[in-house]
Amino acid sequence: MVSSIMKKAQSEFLKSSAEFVVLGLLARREMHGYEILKQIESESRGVFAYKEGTLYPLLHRLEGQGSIEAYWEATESARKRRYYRITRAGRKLLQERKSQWAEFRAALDQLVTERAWSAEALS
Amino acid sequence: MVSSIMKKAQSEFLKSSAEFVVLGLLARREMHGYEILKQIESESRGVFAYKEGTLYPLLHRLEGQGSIEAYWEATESARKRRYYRITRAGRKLLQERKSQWAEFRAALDQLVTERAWSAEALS
DNA sequence: CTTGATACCTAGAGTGTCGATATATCGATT
DNA sequence: AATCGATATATCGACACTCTAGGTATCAAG
Repeated sequence: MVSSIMKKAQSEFLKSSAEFVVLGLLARREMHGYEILKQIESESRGVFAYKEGTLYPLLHRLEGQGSIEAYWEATESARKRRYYRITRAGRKLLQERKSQWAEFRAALDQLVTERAWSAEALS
Repeated sequence: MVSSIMKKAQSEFLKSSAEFVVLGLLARREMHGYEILKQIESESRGVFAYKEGTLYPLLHRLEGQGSIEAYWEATESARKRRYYRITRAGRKLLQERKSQWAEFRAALDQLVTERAWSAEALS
């Protein structure tokens, strides 16, 4: 049943909304960790509000796999910030996530629609 | 920062896409477990494809909390099927999930958009 | 009679996120 | 001068959702 050379993209994607969001933000400009946290919270008006315990390990993972790269801010003050920038590999991953998100979004919208359409009619 | 009397709705939601989908399907009509599984897979064209190990415990949980109710199919054959129907409480939960999904969807779309808009401009 | 689809189920592993905690800088208020 | 909240980084254990892997049984088709 169902042609579906389909991978388990949806579940993998589902668990990585933070990864997707972070890559999306860093695709605009370089940011440091805490800034990412606050930007997500304010721009989503609180709908997304990841915790430090989520973000920092995630940033380290993304850095480790080469999706982003980091450097300590060069400054005179004692305040240290670690800035992150997206890499070419990261942009590629972001594009994948975007198309997965579009698929996920469309499929979920379809499934929770009261009016049931046949799967055949969708082709 | 951010007014945000916001609950942790998004993360709770994120982890319960299966719950949302199942409630959405049962809001249309009664179905049995295996049927739900196949319906999700075919209607989403494979984007969603939960496993038995996900669905059956979920159905039991939803039944336990009163969101759905179940009965064994009355039939002459030895083949047994357990049918599920959504309750009034279940429909209420579904409505909550729907508005959470709309918020989640809008927020995520905003965050991964290249063109950054200020949070203020969104009000 | 064997195989695959149907149909139910559970136990354990994996993993993303949170809660709690720790350290330290900095500006503002007392 | 001291305190407090926001800024800024980080780690660890707990929790919850999903998957993997296994089990049992009916039924139609080859």
